[in-house]
Order: sequence, then C-alpha cells, then structure tokens
Amino acid sequence: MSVTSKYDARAVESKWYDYWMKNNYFHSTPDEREPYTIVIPPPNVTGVLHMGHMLNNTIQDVLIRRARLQGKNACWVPGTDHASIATEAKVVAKLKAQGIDKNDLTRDEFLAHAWEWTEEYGGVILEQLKKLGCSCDWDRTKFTMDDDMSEAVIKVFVDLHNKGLIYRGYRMVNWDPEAKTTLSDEEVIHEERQGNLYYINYKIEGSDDVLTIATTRPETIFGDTAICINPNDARFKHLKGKKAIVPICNRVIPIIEDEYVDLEFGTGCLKVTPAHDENDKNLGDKHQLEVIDIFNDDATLNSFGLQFEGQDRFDARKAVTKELDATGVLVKTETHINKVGTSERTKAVIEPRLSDQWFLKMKELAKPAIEAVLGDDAEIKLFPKKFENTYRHWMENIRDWNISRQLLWGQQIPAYFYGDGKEDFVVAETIEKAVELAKEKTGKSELKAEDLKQDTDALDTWFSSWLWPMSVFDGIRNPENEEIKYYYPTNDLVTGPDILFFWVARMIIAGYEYKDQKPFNNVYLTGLVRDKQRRKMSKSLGNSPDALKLIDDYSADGVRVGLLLSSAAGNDLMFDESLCQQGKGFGNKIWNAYNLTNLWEVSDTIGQPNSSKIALEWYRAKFQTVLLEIEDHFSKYRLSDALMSTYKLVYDDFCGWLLEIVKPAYQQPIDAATYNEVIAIFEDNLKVLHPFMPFLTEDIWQKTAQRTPEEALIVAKWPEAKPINTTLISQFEFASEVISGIRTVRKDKNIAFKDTIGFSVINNEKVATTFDDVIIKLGNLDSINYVSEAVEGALTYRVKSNEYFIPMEGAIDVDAEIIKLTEELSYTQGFLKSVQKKLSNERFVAGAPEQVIVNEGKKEADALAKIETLKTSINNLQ
RNA sequence: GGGCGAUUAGCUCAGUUGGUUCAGAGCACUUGGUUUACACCCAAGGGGUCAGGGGUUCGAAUCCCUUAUCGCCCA
Repeated sequence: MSVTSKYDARAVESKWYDYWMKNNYFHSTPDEREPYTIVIPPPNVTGVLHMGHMLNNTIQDVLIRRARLQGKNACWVPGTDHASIATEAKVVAKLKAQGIDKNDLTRDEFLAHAWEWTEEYGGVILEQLKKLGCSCDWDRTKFTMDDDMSEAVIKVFVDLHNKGLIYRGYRMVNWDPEAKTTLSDEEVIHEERQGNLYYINYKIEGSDDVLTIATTRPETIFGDTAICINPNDARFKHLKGKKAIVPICNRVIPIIEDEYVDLEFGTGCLKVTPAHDENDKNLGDKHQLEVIDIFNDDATLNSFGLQFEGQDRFDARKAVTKELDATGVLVKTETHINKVGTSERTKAVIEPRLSDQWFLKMKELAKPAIEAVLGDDAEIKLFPKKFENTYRHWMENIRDWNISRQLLWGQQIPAYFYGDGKEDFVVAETIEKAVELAKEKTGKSELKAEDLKQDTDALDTWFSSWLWPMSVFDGIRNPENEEIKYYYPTNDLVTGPDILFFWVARMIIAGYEYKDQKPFNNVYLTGLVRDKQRRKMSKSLGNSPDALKLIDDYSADGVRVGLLLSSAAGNDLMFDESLCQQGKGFGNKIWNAYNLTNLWEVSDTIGQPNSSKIALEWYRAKFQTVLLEIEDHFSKYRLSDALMSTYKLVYDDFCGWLLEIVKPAYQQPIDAATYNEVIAIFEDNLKVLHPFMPFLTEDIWQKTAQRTPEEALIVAKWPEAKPINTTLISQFEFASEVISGIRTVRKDKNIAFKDTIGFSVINNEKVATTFDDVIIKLGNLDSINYVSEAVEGALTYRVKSNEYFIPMEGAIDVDAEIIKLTEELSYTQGFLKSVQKKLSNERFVAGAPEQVIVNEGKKEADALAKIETLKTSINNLQ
C-alpha cells in the first residue's frame, strides 16, 4: 500500500462524513441503552458559522462522540431558531431592495416572504456544521417555527395565561425604533456615550423669574408635564406651588416636590417627562401628572413636537437646541457622559415608551429553578462554577418578562379581542375555542370568528427557545411520548455565558414548570472567542476569520484541535490561527506515525527484541495512566486538558518514545509480535483521539484493517480501564533521564548519534535493569557496564545518586568537570540544609501530616546519597 | 453606583482540601541536527519577586486585609 507523507484532509473529510451519513451512525432512536442527549443551542436562522459556533459545536461533538464510543445511545438534536427581529429585518431589507414596503403587505403575504427567505438561507449554518464534523442526528433537525414547535409555544402561552401568570400591562418598555418593537430588559445593552447636558431656562408663571433645568434630551421638553424640586432644597423654596412655562410650546406645568430629585446633579430642578423615562413615569404616577407621548413609533416627533413634527429624535435635538439658543433660554451646554440603552440586535438607541404589552410573571416560576442550581442538593451543575453567582444575582432579582414583540415573524399571540376595552379578550389555542370562550365571557351567543380580532403582536423568540429541550421531543404536546421519556432530561448543555439568562435560566424554569424536571444535568459555559487584541470577534469589527476558510486551510480536525487547545471552560479564548496550525501539525504527526508502521516489512520468523517487549508493556501502562487522566478531565469538563493529555500521550510517549524504541534497523523487518501489538496500541490511541479528530482517526482506522460498517471507529468501543503497572512507569521515567543524559553529553561533545559509545554506571540507586536494552538502543551504546569504581577518562553525569560514565578519546577537561560537580554539590547541600531545617523543627514534625514528613525524610536520604556520589567523583578527579 | 471574577514564563493558560507530582504545560525563543515516518520533524537549553504591600502559619501562588490594573453582569 502506498501512502504519501502528506495527509489530504479535504478529500478524507468529505469521504468519511459521507460514509457516516450513509450508515446512519448519527441517528438515534430510543432503545435499552443508556441515553446521552444534547440539544444544540439553536443558532439564528439568519446566522452563518462564526468562531463562537465553531468552538461551541466542536465541544458538543467531542462530548457526543465520546458518549457514542462509550456505548451510550448518543443523540444530538440540531436545529435553528427563527430569530424574530433579525430575520424580520433581513426580510424587510430584501423586500425594500425589491421596491416592496412591508406596510403594503398583509400579515400572510409578509410571512410568505419570510418563509421563502428562511427556506433559502436558513439551512446554511447547519450545512457548515457538517464541514466541522458535527455528528448531529440530522433526521431530528428542528426549527422553532415548525408547526409542532409553534403549537407547543401557543399551548404554553394559553396554559400560563390560564394559570394567571401571563398578563397584559401598560408599562414603560424598551422600544427599538428601528425594528419598531419592544425588547425585553435582557436585550438592551447599556453603553457609555459622550453626550451633552443642556441647561435650559423655564419661565415662572406670573413673574419674570426663571428656573434652570439640566437635561440630556432637550427634544423631550414637549413631553414635560412638571418640574420637580427637592422639598429640602433651600435654593428653591420660592418656587413652591408655582407653575412653570415650557419653552417653545409655552405649556404651563406644575412645579412639584419630591425627595427623588438629586440636589447635587445638574441644577437641582428636574424636568419630568413621564412618557419617556422610567423614573419620570414613577414620579408622574405618584403625583398624578399628565402623560404626553411625543414620539411616533419610529422615534420621529409627532404633532406634540409642533414645528419639529416628523423630525428624527436626534435631528430634533439639534434643531430644538438651536431654537432654544436663538430664543435665549439655552444657558449653557456641557459635555456629559451618560449610559444609553441600545438594541442588542439593531444597535438602535432604545426609546423608553409606554405601551400595552404581554408580561410573564417570573417570581414564582423562578423558585424551583433557583433551588435546582443553587440549592443544597443542586441537581444542575454549572461549569465553571463561578457562574452560579451571576445566576443567583439575576434569578433573585428577576423581573417580569416582556414576551410580546411588535413583529410579524413569530408565533402570533393567541389573544382574541371581541371589544375595544383593554380586558375585552380571551386567550385560546384556536379561533374556534376563542369563539366559545368569548361567548361564555360576554354572554353573546351570536359571536362569530369574524367578530374576533387576534392580537397583532408576536411572541419573543426566547419564548420558543425556552421550551427547546422539551419541544424537540414533542414533550409539550405529548408529555407521555416515548421519546421525551427516554431522552429527557438531557445530559449536557453547551453554550455561551452571554445567554445564561436569555436562555439557560428560562429553560430551567420551563423544565420545572412543564416536566417538573430539570432540562439537563450539566451546563458547560464556553468563553467568548476573542482576537489577539482581546477584542470580541464580531462581524462589525471584521476581525473574525472566515470559518470555512480556516477549515480549508487547516482541516476540520486541525481547527477543532486548535480551538480546544486553549479553551478552558468559561475562559475567553484568545484565538490565534497558529493554534490551528498546531492542530494541523498534530494531524500530520499522527498520519506519519501510521505511515511509518505501514512502511515496515513484517517478519514471522524473527524473534521479538527484549527492548520492544518491555517498551510495549510500558506503553500499555502509560496508556492506562493517561486514560484515567482523560476520564478525570472529562468529568470536570476540562476538555482542553483532556486534549492536552491525549496530545502528549500520542506525540511524546507513542511517537517520541515507543515508535523510536521498536523501530527496526534500516531495511530490517519488524517481528510480527511487535508489529501486531503496535497496531493494536495505535488503534487504542485512535479511539481516544477520535472525539477530537474524528476524520483523521476514522481514516487511519479504516486502513489498519478491513472494516465492516459495524466496525467503524465512530461506533467502536472506548478502551477499558485496566490495572496499571506503576513500577514500570517509574522505571521508565528513570531510564528516560538516563537517555536524556546521554543525549546531552553527545550534544555537548559533538558525538554523532551514529557513533556507538561505551557506557558505565555506578548503580548506587540499585535501579532494576528492566530498561537497559532500551537505553542501549536509544543511546546507541555498545553495552552497559556495571562498575563499582569511577571510570577514568570519561565524561560523567548523574541521575539521583547514580553516576554514569561515557569514555572519551582524548583529554577530558578536568577543571571544567570539577567546577560542574562542585556546583551540583553546593546546590544539593543547600537543598539538604533546607530539608533538614524543616525536619528539625518540632512544630513542623508535630503539625504536618505523616505523608509529608515521610516525603521530607526521603528527600533527605536522596540528597545525602547524591552528595556522597558527588564528593567521591570530585575526589577521583583531584 | 451595586455585585462577581481575574492578575503565575515573551504568549495562552494549569496549579484540587495550604505540605516532593510546587513553581508547571503548550506555543514562541536560543543552540545543534537531513543516514532510514514526519523540517507540519528530532534533540538539548534559557526564561517567572506567582500584580504591589501587609498579615495568619512550622510552612502561602494557594487563606485574610489592602492598593493597583483589567474583565463581566446589573442599575
């Protein structure tokens, strides 16, 4: 079989993905095995693969592939969410480009366009995940707007409403004037912006006096319905009970008193605009002020803005300021930094606005979800644990969830109005049921479907996704179906900390409300992917590498390894392409290890060298040790550590040591026993590597033997844990130090490796001869002579108290040797002194645990022995 | 403004209940090496006052206090 030394990832990766798909390995159906389930955090249907997805889904694939190898019934459910705002924005933009105005379309027409868009672009990201190697059960692919998924959402809405948990409220909400919809508090990002503080004079009614207010938003003066002063403010006693006149519109408004006003900030006089500020709204309610809304839904001024009607709020701000200045009431302008809320999706500055919205009461619902994560016997674990604090803080201060959005793309709220009154509605899953309910409620038996008008709002997308772990298994509509009973609760959830509240917390809440059970056992929160300058990777910054190009350049296996190498759970990942290069290099290394074994000619007639036999035994022990390490790392979700352990095992122990030891001499065949064992070991390596590097490992696996589909690596059996021969491991470790010493001497003295050298040892440590043949081979020694006296005319080095001699032709620099030895001696003496100091300290001996004292004693003995060796050596040289 | 977390080698990070696996890993760097899997390689090596200061302890990267810097969440 001819094998090239370069590995062609592109061809190999598509070949094996097709093979896996063809043989249906990703598909899961309930059976008698233990289930292992992950539901994907559904990416936006508008999304394209970015680094965050790559990291997140690589982790999920590692977990799911490992579970599959462990014999569990692994089920990874993929899908997308309908991303109300983002998708609607894309569709609106597309229509606009075609000269179509959304407002000219009926709801159904618009939705038809949206579906068309979704069908065209919606699957892109899932196809990209395949390139990454994700072994999702594609037959189960779900979309949050699928009919059955929507039905579940509506059912839950009706249920929560009937339980009295969903209510309609007239409240200050976060209005996104660009998307023309409200946002939940969680969708608003507060950022600091440089703005101005404008000082404006208001006349006092019936006098020539003025008062000065300071505001960041002069355009809102048209909505002013009071001036507020602090009753304790001595400066403004004369204003009590008076009225002020709003500039430009000359409206007369009362001057009220409230301790809410900060004496320090601005001028101490506050203009109150209840329609456009949450705090002002509270003041307004308290003092029964009029509410004047001055904005249209796109944040242009309405008729209350007088001559500024139709201007955008920011243009109006400038125009109003200019007018105020012109009329002499603008006293001064100062620069001022304030926090403004912006839309997570459209980046538009949020306008606080009063309107009727649907809310979900959260306080009671949250209780079991708090207990589940933070209670004494918490059944959901967050990794890393530090997020529990964040979770606690949010959950304990949870606010009602605004679940309505003024959008078309999403599940329409199933509330049907039969009259103009605010409470003239019924909530039902279908129009037919709504008619029945409306008849009951109103007593009007003649009511028909046409008399009812459904609320035009749609539900927040998260109101779909919070049901995801249940609804993908049809657990809402059919709570007793076999699949939900088998797969739920799911095992692990892998997502970013940025949606801990949006999604994770709400899923937990929904899980307890509808299944009375947690939705998952563990939540693995990944870090954000940042660039080398620590900036978040984002489309707008353009600092995110093209995910598919990365795969092209470094192979999917390489990118997966690169991403995982430095991604401790919850820590941000400073992404650097060189990590992918390292991943690719690792793949190349493994490939060439296979290439080597493949080049060997195998002989049945030659015996197995002792060095090979013992090295193979050692590697088996080493493998078992690392296997335990890997298990331990996985159990703590330390995937990068698990990968690093595997990396070192394969790179250093397997390629670096084992293959070098068993490698036959040039053009010599290898004995069959060694060869077979090396292949068996290689196959075990492939199994532990497979979750990280699925393609390369499957490819080699299929080359080391003829395999039926049932024997594919993807469904192979994870190596079994066996007892570990630890003696062998520590003996090897000693031997490797001896070999390292030989290499150092060769390097220092420029002795070429091909030159065989003599070698003697004073075996003070009484080290077993187990690995002597290995040392001879890797050191290229003629033999190892055990001696009791120092060898003359030789270079020396020490491992512990053993002394090794390499005879040298020509002069040995005795002085240099003495200096080297003296340095070693004084270091060891210093070390001994510190150990002895400890041991002679009564309080140490009394206070330290047994094992520590034993260890210190051993250190002392080792140091004493080494000092003895060094002294003897120095004496011999002098 | 309130809360949480971080600061360890040039870079990215481990370091579990204070104690021989405690000052580590990978990459990068330096030096040397093409005879036979891989230069996407091999070998050897340098490199840290564990952010600063104080304390507790026989013993501190680890616990406490404090200062500084950074990050995240919330208002």
